[in-house]
Amino acid sequence: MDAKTLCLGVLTQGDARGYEIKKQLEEGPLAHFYRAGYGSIYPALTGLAEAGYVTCTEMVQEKRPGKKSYHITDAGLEIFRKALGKNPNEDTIRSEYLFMMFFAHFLEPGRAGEIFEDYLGQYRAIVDHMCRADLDGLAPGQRFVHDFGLSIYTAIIEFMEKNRHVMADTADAGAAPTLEQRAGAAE
Amino acid sequence: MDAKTLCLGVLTQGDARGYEIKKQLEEGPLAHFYRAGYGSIYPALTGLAEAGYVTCTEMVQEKRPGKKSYHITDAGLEIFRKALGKNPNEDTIRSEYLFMMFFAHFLEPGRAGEIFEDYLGQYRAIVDHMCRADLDGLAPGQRFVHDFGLSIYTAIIEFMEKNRHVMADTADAGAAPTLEQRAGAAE
DNA sequence: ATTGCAATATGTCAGTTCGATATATATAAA
DNA sequence: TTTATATATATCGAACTGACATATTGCAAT
Repeated sequence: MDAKTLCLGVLTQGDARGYEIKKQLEEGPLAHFYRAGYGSIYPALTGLAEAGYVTCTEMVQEKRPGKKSYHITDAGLEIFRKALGKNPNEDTIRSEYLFMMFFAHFLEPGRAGEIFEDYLGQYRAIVDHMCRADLDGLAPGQRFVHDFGLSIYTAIIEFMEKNRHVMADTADAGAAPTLEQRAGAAE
Repeated sequence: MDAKTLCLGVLTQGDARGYEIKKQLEEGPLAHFYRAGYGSIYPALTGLAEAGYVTCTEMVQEKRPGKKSYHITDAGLEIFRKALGKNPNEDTIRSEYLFMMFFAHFLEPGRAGEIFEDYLGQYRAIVDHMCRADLDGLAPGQRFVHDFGLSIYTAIIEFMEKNRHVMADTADAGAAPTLEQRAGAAE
């Protein structure tokens, strides 16, 4: 799955410019399952326009590149469908957080706990954001992907809260337990 | 986190050659959280050896490159610790499966269900494999990462089994429900 | 008012990584 | 015996990442 297919997919949802495509990949229902940087998106859009898979409406401005709105063509829709016909590759996950926790015994005292709380906070923020998402008008598959994410990220938070004690190392051993730790111990 | 740090991490667990590092990343406790291809690993090892962060023992053979066993040095351990001191980047997940399900309304009838079952089968195989893993001698952080994975992948399977009906589209609507579907409906 | 900050917006580029390919041996199975 | 699979190192073009450069707009605080 290359950046071109990704862009075409977003454009089936409506016209957009490069910046908006990136934003949708960060905040929209596909967020956290796929990502691309400007270095992939802008060249992909240029290539798609050259090949006739999208059309580009530019508001010309002096001194700097004009704002460009992209629209998918019938040919674009066709190759998008074709791309979806191929077998998907396996999921790839890259977690530097888990890598660090794996090597927690090499970390300075207290650092593992810090990383743990930071990591947990991130997933809490993601779940928070997903709960507030507007699900009206989503196709069943889109709803499925959203619910999939919400369900799995919730499982991550639950697992981490239950296993916080594992990563709370020597530096925190003498400290007073947090509210969450006390609540966990009472179970 | 680049391929060099990744290799150093694996080498803290014991001497290894390039091929073994890749295997550990596919089958070991870090599997499914980090990956690298030969195109990253072999150049990384060469660079680490040149910089003095690893030593290389080569069994010279005629006609082809000799087998090379890599060993981490004190200097290597030092920069590995240093690399762990940096703040980790956010997790990245790339799922072509979920991308396709998101655009299920563009797929041919029956294809979404196919992809769904394929995806579920993959996670079942991963959980199967993880359940059989030998956990003796793992450091707490390593155990945490293993349990994290097992817990989350199990949650994925549960979610998918509960929501199978969403992705079983028109092509299967008239067909007899599978055993699993009947079991799900009986809940 | 104006200063500063964040968001909007497009693009480039060096360095890295990915996926496919080439090559060769050892070993277990058919 | 032939075949297939696992072991093992390595390269290469295409693709991607992350950081940087640049410029406007709107908005809040001083």
